[in-house]
Amino acid sequence: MPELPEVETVARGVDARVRGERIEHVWLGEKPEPLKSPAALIEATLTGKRIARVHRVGKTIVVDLDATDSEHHAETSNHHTKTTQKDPKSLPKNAKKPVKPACAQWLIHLGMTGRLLVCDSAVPVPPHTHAIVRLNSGRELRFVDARRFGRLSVVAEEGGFTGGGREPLTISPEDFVALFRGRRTSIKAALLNQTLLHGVGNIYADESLFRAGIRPRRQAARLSRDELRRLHFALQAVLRSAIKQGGSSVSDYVDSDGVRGFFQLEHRVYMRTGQPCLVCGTTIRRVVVGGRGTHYCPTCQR
DNA sequence: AGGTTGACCTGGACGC
DNA sequence: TGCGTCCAGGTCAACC
Repeated sequence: MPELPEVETVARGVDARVRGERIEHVWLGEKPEPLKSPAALIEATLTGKRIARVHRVGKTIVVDLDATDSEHHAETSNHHTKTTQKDPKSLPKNAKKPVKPACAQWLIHLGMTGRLLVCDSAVPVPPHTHAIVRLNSGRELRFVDARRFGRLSVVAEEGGFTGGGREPLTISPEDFVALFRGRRTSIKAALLNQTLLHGVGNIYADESLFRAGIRPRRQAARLSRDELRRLHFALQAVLRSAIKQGGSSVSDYVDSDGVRGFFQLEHRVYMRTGQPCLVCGTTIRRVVVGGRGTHYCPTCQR
């Protein structure tokens, strides 16, 4: 379901509601697919930690975890003991300062139908709930995902999780142009490639290509510098506008507060197959590009 | 290596 | 009402 604007909306909503809370208990469901890290590791990493911040990297929701004061000491000495016993190489005896362990992060990818809800523990647990995190306020953070394309994991990377690709909202026009140099695939497939740009999905690929006047099947490498600059501008404008409106809700998107986004009212081509183009009246077409349903106006996009 | 395709899941919409 | 078919905003692994 969610692309960058939807994930951003959820992350902001959840951050406002749970920042600073302590995680008291973690329950994980039986289905294995949603867990990318071992269940025991997720439980051990989350339990007792304070939620420092909830934010977004690409389409991934990132929960920064802090050790609480009392446990921080216990953990540090634990870590130290284990390290010196089991793996002396990683911490040389004569090192003056132990390397500060990277802060743990909880990663949540919503897949297609995933939802992250903050609610009172008295609220009935809906079907397809795969994780329940109890907070010290008594409320719960719940991960619900019917289709089970979503993924939960924990990481402790040096410098924090950064994802693979570049961030579309902050990349410069020059770097954006350079990303597609030599790419023989279609511009649509290139926009969806998360190792180039992260966060762009099917809706915003189609909508930004329409606003830039570029046909989705054009080969990325053959677009002019000017066309790519137009696409850069259109993509950022579309993403910002969608974030402002709380994202799109084509099927079952609901943000952390249970409020639907409104950007779908602004879709100009996405899911408008057979309807007249809002600019020129030409019938909107649907084709398949890179295995994805792709919507465009044959007159406005060249 | 870059590019393409199909598999992974469930549920909703649509046609008969 | 019920059944079959198709479609879905995302990733991966496996192939070319």
